[in-house]
Amino acid sequence: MQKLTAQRQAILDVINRSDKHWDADEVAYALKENDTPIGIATVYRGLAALAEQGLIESIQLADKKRYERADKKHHDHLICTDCGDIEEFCKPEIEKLQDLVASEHDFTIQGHQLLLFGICIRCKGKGI
Amino acid sequence: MQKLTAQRQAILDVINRSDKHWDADEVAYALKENDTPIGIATVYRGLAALAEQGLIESIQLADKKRYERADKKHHDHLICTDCGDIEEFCKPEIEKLQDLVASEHDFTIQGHQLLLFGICIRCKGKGI
DNA sequence: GTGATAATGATAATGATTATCATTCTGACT
DNA sequence: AGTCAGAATGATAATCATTATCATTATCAC
Repeated sequence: MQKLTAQRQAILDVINRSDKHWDADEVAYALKENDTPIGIATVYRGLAALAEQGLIESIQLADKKRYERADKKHHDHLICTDCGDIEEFCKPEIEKLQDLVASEHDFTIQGHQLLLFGICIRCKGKGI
Repeated sequence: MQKLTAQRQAILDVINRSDKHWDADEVAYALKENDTPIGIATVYRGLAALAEQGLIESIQLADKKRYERADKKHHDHLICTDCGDIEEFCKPEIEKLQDLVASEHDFTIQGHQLLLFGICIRCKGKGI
């Protein structure tokens, strides 16, 4: 029932073009630059639909949702509280421990979100 | 410079009275019940101030912030996507791995947020 | 090619949170 | 006690991401 329309294809193309973590406004802006402007409500709906179909990944930050390409292996995120930059990491041992925790609590795990906050190496330098 | 005023003391008392994870509205409602009604803006500021002073803990969920007592040992949260219930868990091995990840990325870690989403044991039963 | 179903886009509405601003409180110091 | 500066308060407006509404248009199955 979910359709992959021209607009959603355009959104998907934008997101697949880079490793960025996009928010809705950034996607809308990129689409305008691209001469395929799409209404902001449609961008929101398109992002939600694409994420539901697994064609893109979503991460929920404190204030907003961001979306990224889905054709990467699973990872979590390091977020610099200074510059806002988002790095990715992968630590399967953590996932295993999460599954253990869930089973200890008779909890059927559906997903997780792990964010590490701190100062990235670039901002550490510039601080002084 | 941050002051622990009567209003903030009242907010703190409400939160310390239970193991709940409170949002601002719930705190405001409890204060009204308590015959110490406080303006909603003041509740928000009070919660932020108390969290900054370490007198309460805050957790950032998708849509809103929630606050809980600070006099417990560190833990993370299991969130039932059906009933919204929040359980707590403690797994120091995960924290250690997080520190390891951070150091691998030359990242000075300041904090983290780990949420596990799924179905709690109660909702599993009632679903059939 | 005709319905049924879904998508679009402009705009209004929502909901949590923050900003504004006039007023009041607090604590330190005369 | 009196004064002054810095905070806090509370009512309300503003903000910002997101969702709802609704009339219109596109899409797909038959």
